[in-house]
Amino acid sequence: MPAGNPVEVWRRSEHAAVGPKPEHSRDGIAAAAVQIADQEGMAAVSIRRIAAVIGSGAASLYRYVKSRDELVELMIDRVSGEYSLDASEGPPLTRLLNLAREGRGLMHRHPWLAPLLLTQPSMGPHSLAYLEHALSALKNVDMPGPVKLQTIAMMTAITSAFVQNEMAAAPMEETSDGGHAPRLQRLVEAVQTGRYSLLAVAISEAPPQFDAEATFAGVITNYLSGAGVPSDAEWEATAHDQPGL
Amino acid sequence: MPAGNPVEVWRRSEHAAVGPKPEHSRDGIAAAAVQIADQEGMAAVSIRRIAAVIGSGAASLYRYVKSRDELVELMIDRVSGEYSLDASEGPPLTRLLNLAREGRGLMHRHPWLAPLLLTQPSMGPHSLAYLEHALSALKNVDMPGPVKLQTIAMMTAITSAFVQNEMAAAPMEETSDGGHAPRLQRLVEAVQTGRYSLLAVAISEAPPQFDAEATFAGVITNYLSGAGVPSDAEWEATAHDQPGL
DNA sequence: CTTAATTACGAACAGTGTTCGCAATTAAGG
DNA sequence: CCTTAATTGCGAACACTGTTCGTAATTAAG
Repeated sequence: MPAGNPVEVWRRSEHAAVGPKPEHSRDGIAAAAVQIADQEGMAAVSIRRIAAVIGSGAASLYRYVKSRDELVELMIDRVSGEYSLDASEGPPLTRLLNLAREGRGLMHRHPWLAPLLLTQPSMGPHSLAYLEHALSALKNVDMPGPVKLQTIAMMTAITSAFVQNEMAAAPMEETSDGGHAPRLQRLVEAVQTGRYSLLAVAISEAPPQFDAEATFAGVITNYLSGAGVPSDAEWEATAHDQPGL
Repeated sequence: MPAGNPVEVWRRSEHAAVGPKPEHSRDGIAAAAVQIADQEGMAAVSIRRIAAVIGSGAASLYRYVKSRDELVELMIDRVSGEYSLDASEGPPLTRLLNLAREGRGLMHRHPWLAPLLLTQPSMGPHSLAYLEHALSALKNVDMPGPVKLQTIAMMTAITSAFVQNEMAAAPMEETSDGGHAPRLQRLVEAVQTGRYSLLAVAISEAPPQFDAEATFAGVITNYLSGAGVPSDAEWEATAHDQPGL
C-alpha cells in the first residue's frame, strides 16, 4: 500500500490535456468492478479481473487509479448515483426516512456496499449530492450544521448495520460459505453443554412473523426522533416559513 | 478459500488424544494475532507474521486452524472475553446500556473489532457468554425469545456503527492513511464548485461541544426504548417477581 | 517394540497489489 | 511539417498473501 488517502482520486482530474486519449474511463472501470462484486462478491474484485472484463492489461488500471482503495471509492460513488434525489417537499422525518429506505434497497441490491459504507468515508460527487439532499430535508430544522451531518452519518450507519443484520440471518445460499447451517449446528451443540440456558429457551421459541420493512422504519424513525428531528405532527404544527411557495 | 464456515473451529476439539502434544494453543495464537492487530492494524495480521511472533513455521498454524477466517473468529472471541459479565441486578435498560458501554470501550481498545463484528457472526464461548448475559438482563421482559436476540444483535450493531463513526472523525494519526487532512481538503474543494451549498454552510458552522459518551448513551437508550425494552421508571413501577430474593 | 496417529515445517503453488521500463500515441511550439 | 514533451497501454517482474503437500520427528496405545 503505497498511496495516501483514497479520497484523493477526486482531486486529480480524470485525464491530462496532452498525450493520447485514454481508452477507458473511471466510471467504466467502476462499472466493471461493481458488476463483478454484485455477481461474485467483493473478494472476486481484483485488478486483473477488472482488467480482463474491460479488455485491457492489468497495469493499465493504474493510469486511472492509484491504488485498489481508490477503486473501491469509485465503486461506492457509482452505486451512490442510484439514489433518486428528486427535490421533494414534506416533513423532515418522512423525507429522511424515505432516504434511508432507498439506502436499504441499495444495500440489498449491492450486498458488498453495507460493510464498506461503515469503513470508508467516500467523498465522490454522488455521495456529496446525497449528503446535500439529506441536508435539504433538514433545512428548517433547528440544529447546528455539524450536528445535522453527524445525524445523517449515523442514520446511514444504522441503516448499514440493520441491513447487515438482515443478511446475516438470510439464507445466503451463494455468498461464499455454504449457507448458515453450520452456525445452527454449532448453536445446538453449544446449548447442549448446559451453559447458556437462557439462550436455549430463546432459540427454542418460534420466531414471530417478522416484517423487516416495518421494523426498519421503526428503528430509523426512533433514532431520528431521539436525535432531535421533529415528528411529522410536531412539524406540521410549527410555522416554518413559506410551505407552499 | 478452501474451508467452510469459520464457526466450525468451535466444533473441532482443540487437539487429539494420540500423537505429540502441540507446542502452541489456539488462544496463544489468537493472542499473538490480537497483539499485532492492536499495534499495526488488521492488514498486518498475516499467517507468516503470527508464526514469527509465536516462533514457529507458517504452515504449522494450519494444525490449529483451517483457514485465516477461523483465526479471525478466534480473535473476536478472545477480546470478547474482556467483557466483565458480573451477575448484576437492576432494570433491564440500565443493564443493557452498561453492556453497550463496555462494548464501546472494547471497540476503542481494539479498533479492528468494530468492522468485524458487523460482518462475522462469531459463536465462540465468550461471545455466547455475552449473549447469555444480555439475555439475563431481559429475563423478565415480555418479549419473544427471537425478538430479544434480534434486539441484542441490533444493539451491538448500532454500537459498532457508532464507534466507527467516532473513529472516522478522530485524528487517526497512525492508522495507515496520513490523517484525514486530505478529506478536509477534498471537502473545501468540492464546496468551492458552488454545488453543495447546504453542505457549505453546515461545515462552516463551529461544531458544538460534543460529549460522545452522553450521545452514545442517548442513542442506545433511544433504540432500546423503541424496541420495547421498558424504561427504568416503567420497570420499577411493574411487579416483576421477587426483586430481592 | 511395533503401529498408527499427530505434530512441525520447508518448499512450492496460485493468487494478490503494485512498480518499472519501454513502445506507441498525441497535442503543442517552433 | 517536424520536433518535443507529455501521457497512455502494458508485459514482466517483485514482494507479498493464503494454502497444500510431503517428509521427518514425536507420542500414545496395543
